[in-house]
Amino acid sequence: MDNVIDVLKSRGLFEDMTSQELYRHVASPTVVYAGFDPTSSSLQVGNFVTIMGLAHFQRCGHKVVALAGGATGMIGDPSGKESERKLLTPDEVARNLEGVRENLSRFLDFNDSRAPACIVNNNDWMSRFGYIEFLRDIGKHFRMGTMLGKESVRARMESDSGMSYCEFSYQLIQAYDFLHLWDQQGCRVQIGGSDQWGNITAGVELIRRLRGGEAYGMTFPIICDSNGQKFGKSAGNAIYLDHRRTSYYDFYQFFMRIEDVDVIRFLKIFTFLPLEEIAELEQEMSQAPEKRLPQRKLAEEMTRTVHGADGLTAAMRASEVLFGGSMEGLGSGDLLKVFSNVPSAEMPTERILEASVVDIAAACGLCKSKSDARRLVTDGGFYVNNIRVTDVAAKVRGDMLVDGCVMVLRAGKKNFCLVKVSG
RNA sequence: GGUGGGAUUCCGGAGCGGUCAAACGGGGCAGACUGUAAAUCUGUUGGCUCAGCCUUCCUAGGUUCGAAUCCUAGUCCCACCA
Repeated sequence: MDNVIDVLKSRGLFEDMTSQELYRHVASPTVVYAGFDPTSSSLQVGNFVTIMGLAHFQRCGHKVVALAGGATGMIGDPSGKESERKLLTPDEVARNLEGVRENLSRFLDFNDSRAPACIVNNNDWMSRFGYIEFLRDIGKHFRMGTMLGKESVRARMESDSGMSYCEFSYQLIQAYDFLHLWDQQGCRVQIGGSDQWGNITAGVELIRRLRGGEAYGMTFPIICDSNGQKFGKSAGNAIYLDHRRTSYYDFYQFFMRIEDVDVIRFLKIFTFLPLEEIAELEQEMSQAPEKRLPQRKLAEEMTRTVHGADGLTAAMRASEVLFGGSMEGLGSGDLLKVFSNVPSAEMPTERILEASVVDIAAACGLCKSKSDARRLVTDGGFYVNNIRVTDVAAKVRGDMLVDGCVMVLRAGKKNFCLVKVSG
């Protein structure tokens, strides 16, 4: 059995650990957990780093526990946030929790004979506490100096947005989670992004204080691209693991567009490809960067892992058509199939024909307003069926509809919208 | 509880009675160049029935021919003091 720490280090997934002891501790099977707060209805690719971390632990024979933060999600983790965030309503948390659980259930192996994964929800134990009881039983063991010294707290106190008591308390809850899992599941290790360091050490200390027991923490680096931007945002929009929020095609394309300088590092982090194979890809990239072999591989691996073989097929087929140049020879059937997971809109014939092209671009969601669409056309970035349209007043003509029922609108090089005629 | 400071368009941040849909920077979008790269250069960045009009500068009122700019009340935030 490989030591999971070595594996993580070799893949750029190791940042720090609370004690050197951890290395020896993971030499034999243990139990590890990582938390995911339901801040959104679906996890994002940023969370995938943590998921990979858990997966590596599991592959090395450890039991993994994924915690969906039904309770912590009600509070909001201040870590890594430069300003106070809005509280989610209980309804939103409940709804998001469902999505997060669904996401998690797809990436962990629950049938592993040695170490099946499990998902827990911290609301199950946190909701049992009354405020006074929690303060006495848990709060009593926390020192102000320590709490204030946490990076997440300090950063916020120095910013001019400050911090509420609510968020300040977050670390206690996460610390208690660790203690609870330590007791109930024999969980000895917590992992998370490096912004979780303060929360993790809070738990380690609480366990030491109350149980006098061993507990460890380990963090991954926060993944940024070469520009220092947090990984996982495209045009300000997060890339989600749920295909209803980020289509197969967009998901695939996100990885396809990773810059050369970042792609090798990301292959190590996000895939299980052997390092030798990654080294080969790197070699090939230096010979022929324009082939984008590493990007292609990364996109394929990720899409297959997250969306399965069918999702990958759909994404690749759409990509081929869209980046294949001309649309000559493609019938509506091809288009509809290929575009099934590309943003699309359906409108009645009378709504489309003779309507201005600008109007349709806005109505189908390709552009966020008509002004936006007009701007696009003026800038020369608008295409109907891959043919540039430069006249703001242009109307939709019958011959723009492939087989009389579908047309492809494009904004710039890579944003498409398929408009279908309904009825 | 006291004192002082602050809330501006995606973000940061100018503006301090008209010439403000609001300087400047970042980000975004588009174009050129490319490899669906990077770097660079250019344009653009509230909405609409677009040479015009409409809704914006925390909220609600008020003063003015006219307010993001002045007054009143309220909300939230920051700092120091208690």
